[in-house]
Amino acid sequence: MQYSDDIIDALSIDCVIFGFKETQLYVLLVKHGIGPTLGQWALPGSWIRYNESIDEAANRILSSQTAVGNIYLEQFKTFGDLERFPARRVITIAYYALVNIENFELHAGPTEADVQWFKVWDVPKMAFDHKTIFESCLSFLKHKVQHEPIGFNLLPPKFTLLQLLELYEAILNQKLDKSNFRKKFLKMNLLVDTKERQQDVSHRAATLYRFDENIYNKLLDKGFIFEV
Amino acid sequence: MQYSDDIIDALSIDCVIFGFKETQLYVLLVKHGIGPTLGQWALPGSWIRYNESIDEAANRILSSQTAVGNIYLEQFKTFGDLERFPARRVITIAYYALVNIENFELHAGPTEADVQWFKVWDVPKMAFDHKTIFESCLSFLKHKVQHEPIGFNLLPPKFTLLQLLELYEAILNQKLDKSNFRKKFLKMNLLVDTKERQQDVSHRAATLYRFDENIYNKLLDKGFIFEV
DNA sequence: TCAAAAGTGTTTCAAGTACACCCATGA
DNA sequence: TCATGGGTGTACTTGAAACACTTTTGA
Repeated sequence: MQYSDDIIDALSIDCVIFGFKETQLYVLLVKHGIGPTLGQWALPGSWIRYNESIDEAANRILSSQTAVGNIYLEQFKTFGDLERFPARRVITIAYYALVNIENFELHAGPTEADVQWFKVWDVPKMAFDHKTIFESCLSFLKHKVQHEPIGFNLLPPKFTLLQLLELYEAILNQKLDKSNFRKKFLKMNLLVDTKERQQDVSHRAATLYRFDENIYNKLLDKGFIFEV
Repeated sequence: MQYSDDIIDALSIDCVIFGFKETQLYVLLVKHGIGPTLGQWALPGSWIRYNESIDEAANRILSSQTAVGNIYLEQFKTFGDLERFPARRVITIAYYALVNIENFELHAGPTEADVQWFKVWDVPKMAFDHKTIFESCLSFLKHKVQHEPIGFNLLPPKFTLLQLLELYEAILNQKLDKSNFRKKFLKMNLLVDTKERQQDVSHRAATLYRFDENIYNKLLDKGFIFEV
């Protein structure tokens, strides 16, 4: 963390970044390299500058601390309890995003000692109220995923239906019926058959699909419902 | 608006308060009585003090400016674009609530020239980006009402199914089928028959229902779905 | 006896659930 | 030929949608 004149001193941003790999859901944490929380794990986060919007700040902060950049961060909730930051009064705006782990190489920023993905069901102790923020965001995600088909960013550009199913199972932490999941998703016409197949698998090769953003946006406008 | 040492100067709160009366949905606005926005309508809002949580601040501000107090305000979204507040950089946390208009007598606070309910489909010009905040909140409400049965605060403690229907029609701005709406709501077991009837109506008296908060909370835990 | 709203019933169709079963492929 | 996951089909049940109909009440 750095203190400087051009930041708003009572206001910070923290990012909850979810990633997915091999049936497991992960969250991105940094280990603080300076300051009173030295050595503690925490959500990537820092101060907002006077000359940037909060959306811009979220991206800058995440990118500088973890090298995960140029992603779509969505605002989640603002946390403003009196005791949440012990040193002084700080209100924090939480952002979240879903990313494909394999698209990013992690690099700790100048004030971070380490950056790592942690399985969401097995996270370490975190600084400040970051555990609360994380848990609140995870249950928000669980809820959200049941109402709109999100999470395509967590997968490779071309993916199989089983991968998608496993992603949903990871987020919801529960088993789903393969056949019905398949039908439900295909009926939405959100997935496009790439006409390609899996390679080098020791079983029948699955069709690779990609996610169609145009169709997704049209559905969003209409305010669609999606139940897993 | 008041400037003082004990407030966080880059951060404010604005409240979108919805009310309902006779098939119409309203929003609560104040007319500024001092400062550069003198005479303009705006959402009730002001600065956050160092010694209060943001939830407390929201309640204090709303109450002092409009006399609408002791209600459940829920955080909605934080707005932080660079140009949203012309004088200097201010980020605002928007809260919203649904209240029964008849439970409150409006009183303008010391810095407000007026307080009034406006029909949501016919609001005046507003200061800053308050129109954007309001519209964003209204569409959020529309979406929310379709997924969970909210809005009971907007009605009297005992209400008829037609009143509830009209509330939903007001929020969604669309006609709904009486019979199906009835069936859907009753099946949820969320409404309790008070065994009382409407009085002095020139037609068959309707059953008065009340909303059961315990049942509602149980349903919330399970993460229920509700479609209008 | 009429208007107005309360309240019930019915038919149709879409969609969710559970689960059995066949297919393709490499080891 | 077996294990593994891919993919299809079906029977059952629930629930949404549309709408006609009966009931109650005061004017």
